[in-house]
Formats: sequence, structure tokens, C-alpha cells
Amino acid sequence: MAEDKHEAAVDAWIALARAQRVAMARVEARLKEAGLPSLSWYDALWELEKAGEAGLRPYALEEALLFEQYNLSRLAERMCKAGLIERRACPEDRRGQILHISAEGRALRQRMWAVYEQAIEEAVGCRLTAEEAETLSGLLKKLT
Amino acid sequence: MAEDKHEAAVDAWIALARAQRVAMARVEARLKEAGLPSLSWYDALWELEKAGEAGLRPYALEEALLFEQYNLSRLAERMCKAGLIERRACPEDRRGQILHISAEGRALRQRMWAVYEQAIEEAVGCRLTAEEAETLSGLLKKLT
DNA sequence: GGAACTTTAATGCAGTTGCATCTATATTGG
DNA sequence: CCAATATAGATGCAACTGCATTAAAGTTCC
Repeated sequence: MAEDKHEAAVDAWIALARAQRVAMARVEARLKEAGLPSLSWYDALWELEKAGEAGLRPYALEEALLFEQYNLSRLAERMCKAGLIERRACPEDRRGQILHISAEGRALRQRMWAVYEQAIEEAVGCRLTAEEAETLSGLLKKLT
Repeated sequence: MAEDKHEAAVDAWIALARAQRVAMARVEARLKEAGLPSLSWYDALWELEKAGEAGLRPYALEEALLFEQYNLSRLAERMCKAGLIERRACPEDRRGQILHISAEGRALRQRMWAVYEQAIEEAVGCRLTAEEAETLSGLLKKLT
């Protein structure tokens, strides 16, 4: 197939960009059909749910989600407004705040997961064997 | 690792989303450092260069790039303004137009490729063997 | 202790994207 | 031929993103 190493890398790059866009579009479309918010909301809710009572500082959530600072600041604002998360003052650092998921947030995440899980199955699960999926994960993780 | 097939698919999905974002950010950063436009411009230029004298109808370019119609309409507008492509009337269909790359467009694509190629090597080539890269491409293509 | 610097988070502004709609031309069916 | 429908592409508006900057609090080093 690819004649040399570099060409193989270029092929992989192109395949990566395409596959991600196609798969992402499929999954986002399912969420939208169901009248649910987009994946970045899900990701934030999930990180905050995992963080539990302790909550998460915005900068920690930024790192987890690979979000830009200003981007997360505004996402948090919108999600607060929607009642899905809460901002609490941070006692140790008065510049900061701690984000917590609300009961509504937990409920929404659960509803989203039902759709999301199904969509991942359609976009990935149906197209790969278990072994292929594991190989794929392993190779992709080498890129990060 | 993953206990069942679905879990393996979910792992692969997460790894795909992360790897693509990380790799894409690295490559885009290289282009920006070099004062060059973003990848969507490159992709459009490359498709039009491959199309040669015949050019491409906007809807064909949309499909090739997985762009939304309005998105491509505006990309074409900006690239025209920048002198990189030309819009010509389409003789067979007076609703339509045909997009052509200009000499400046070809020159820019070439300059971008020098940086882009190097960036792909950094983001993908350095991290995988040739065989791994080919395996990765193969698995990713099964998703599209 | 205090000046210089760093970190946390917000925000004004401009550029980009998504959604819905619109215009113009082409095609189809009676 | 004409009405109904479909397709190609553009655009107004709202939401989102990136960039640069700002404000406020923390840290460092003398």
C-alpha cells in the first residue's frame, strides 16, 4: 500500500481526520435528533459527575476536556444558566471557583448517555470487532 | 482491557476523539506559526488543484471536504477575495459556477504543504512505525 | 513588607459557524 | 406549456470561537 514510512503516516493522518469527522457527525446528529445538547456539554457533565462532591476547578476541567480557558469560562456560564452545574466559591483561592454538577445535570447526563451509547455502537461498535476496536484504541493512544 | 465488545467500542471512540483533537491542534499550530491559513483552506486548494483545468462545482467540493453548503459558500468567497481561487460561470447550469485554483493558490498550497508534511511527520510519523500507521489507516477507513 | 511576576477567570471585539430562509434556475408530471 | 417540485448557491441572524486584554488574587524574591 504505502510505499514508504512517511506516506503511511500521511495516509493515517488523512484517515484519522475523515473518520473522526464522519463518526462525530453521526453521533452529534443522534443527540440533536433527540433534542439533547452537544457532546461538549456531555463531557463536562461527565467529568463533574466523576469528580463528585469535591467538584472541579475550571482549570482542571479545561485540561480534562482540552478546552481553551475562555471557551470553558463561557461553557460554564451557559451550563450554569441552564441549571446543570453550580459555581461555588473556592475557600483556598479567592480568585477561583469550584464547579459542581446539579441534580438536573446528573439527570440530563443520564438521558444523554442512553442516546450517546447507542450512537457510539452505530458509529464504531457495528463496524469493528472487539479486537479491532482494541487495536485501534492502542494505536490512537500512541498519538497523544 | 475492555471487558466486552461495547466497552471496546467506547474506548476506541474516546481515543479517536482525543487523538484527532491533539494531532489536529499540533498541525494547525505549525501552520499558524508559519503565518499560513488553516487546513480547510489547504484541503480546498488541494482538491481544486487535483481537479485541474476542469475545476470543481461547489457542491462537488462540499462532498469532497465534508463541508456544509453555506460553509463552503463562504469559504469560497474568502478564498476568492484572497485571490487563491476563481469563480467562473457554469455554461451547462446557469444556477451554478465552477471553482478554479489560481496560480497564487497553487503557490500557496505548495508552501503550505512543506509545513504541513513536516507537521504530519511530527504528529503521526514519529509516533508510529510504518506498519502501525498502515494498520491504523485500515481500521479508521472501516469507520467511514 | 512590598515590587515584580504568575495564575485564575472574565470579557470586548472580530471572525466563523449553524440554522433557516431566499433567489434563481432546472426538472418532472400532467 | 404550466404548475409543482427539486437543486445550486447566497445570506440575515444568532450562537460560538479565537485573540487580546483585563481584573483580581496568589507567589516569589529581595
